[in-house]
Amino acid sequence: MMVEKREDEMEASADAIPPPFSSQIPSTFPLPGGFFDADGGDKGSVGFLELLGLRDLNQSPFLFELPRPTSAVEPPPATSDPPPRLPPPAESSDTANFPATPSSISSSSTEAAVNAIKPAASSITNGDEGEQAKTNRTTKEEEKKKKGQKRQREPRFAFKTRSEVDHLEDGYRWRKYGQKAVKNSPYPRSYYRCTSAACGVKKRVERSSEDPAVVVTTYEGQHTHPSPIRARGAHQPLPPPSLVLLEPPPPPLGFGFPSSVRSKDVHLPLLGCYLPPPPLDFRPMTAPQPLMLTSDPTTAVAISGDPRHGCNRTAEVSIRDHGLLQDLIPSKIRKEEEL
DNA sequence: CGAATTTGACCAGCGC
DNA sequence: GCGCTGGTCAAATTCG
Ligand SMILES: [Zn+2]
Repeated sequence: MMVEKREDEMEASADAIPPPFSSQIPSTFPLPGGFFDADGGDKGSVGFLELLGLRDLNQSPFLFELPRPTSAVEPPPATSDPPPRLPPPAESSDTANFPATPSSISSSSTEAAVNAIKPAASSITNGDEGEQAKTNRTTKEEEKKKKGQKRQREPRFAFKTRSEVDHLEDGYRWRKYGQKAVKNSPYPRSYYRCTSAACGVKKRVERSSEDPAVVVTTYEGQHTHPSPIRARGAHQPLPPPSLVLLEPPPPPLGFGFPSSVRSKDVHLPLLGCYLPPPPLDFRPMTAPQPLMLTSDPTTAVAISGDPRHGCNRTAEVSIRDHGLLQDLIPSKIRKEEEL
């Protein structure tokens, strides 16, 4: 078990890093393209790649023009979630209902009991505990962090995927380390961490309360190693990183989206770099749905439909902090362990 | 037997 | 200052 001293979420983050940081280029590893196996040993979960099997992140006709739903309120881009909940789900009726998932979703054994999806926000009863016992764990994280607390400053990417299974194989091995009930959702949220030694990438998976078919996967951090799965083959161990990204800290635009993206033309590629292992493929689908905007202006949602299998995939990318990218990447593959 | 998961406890941040 | 909530840890358990 993670007995090693966690680096406390190596964040340290943006508030800690100086604005001008242009010294090294993050050599991100290869994009998810190609070395993903359709199978990876997933037991009952379908892999992303499996669902689609393509990977055109750099040239997909993404639509990153957030229409900007409400400009009246300007949620602080610094915070993680907007205080005011808002059910702007805007769930269309296209894929509102789908056949019940025959396959049993992993995780979830006790909760997931109630499944009443109602817009009303007053069901769910958080677990709540309240009483503490003894066992005082004083050995927690405490090394750095002496200034503003406010942790969690790294970029996060949320992917919305339409899938019956939540375990989207992305080419990495994850260890579940927690699960919590979501406030307004009957579905729990699972917390995963990359099993790699020095890789502190975390992943959060939860189902949309509105659309049980939608799985929201939020990645946090960057992997410092290539996809473990399928290793041992006979292929290139480390593809040459030749990606460009990294831009000066874009000021908080009304968009929230990295200005670099718009300024330059590296929107997609950038994403590719940013995204850890986005196993999704953005083929030129007909895009049944235009674009969805979450409550955050910093969140772009791209939806892709894949009627062929009856499952549509939605990819939502939310970018927030930039800059720590290098923080994570610079370390480059310090150590790579395989499994 | 080892690795992964489960699950309650614990804790920090934020709102009131 | 208290309470709520999200997030993480870690012991126990299950799985392979
Ligand atoms: Zn990793």
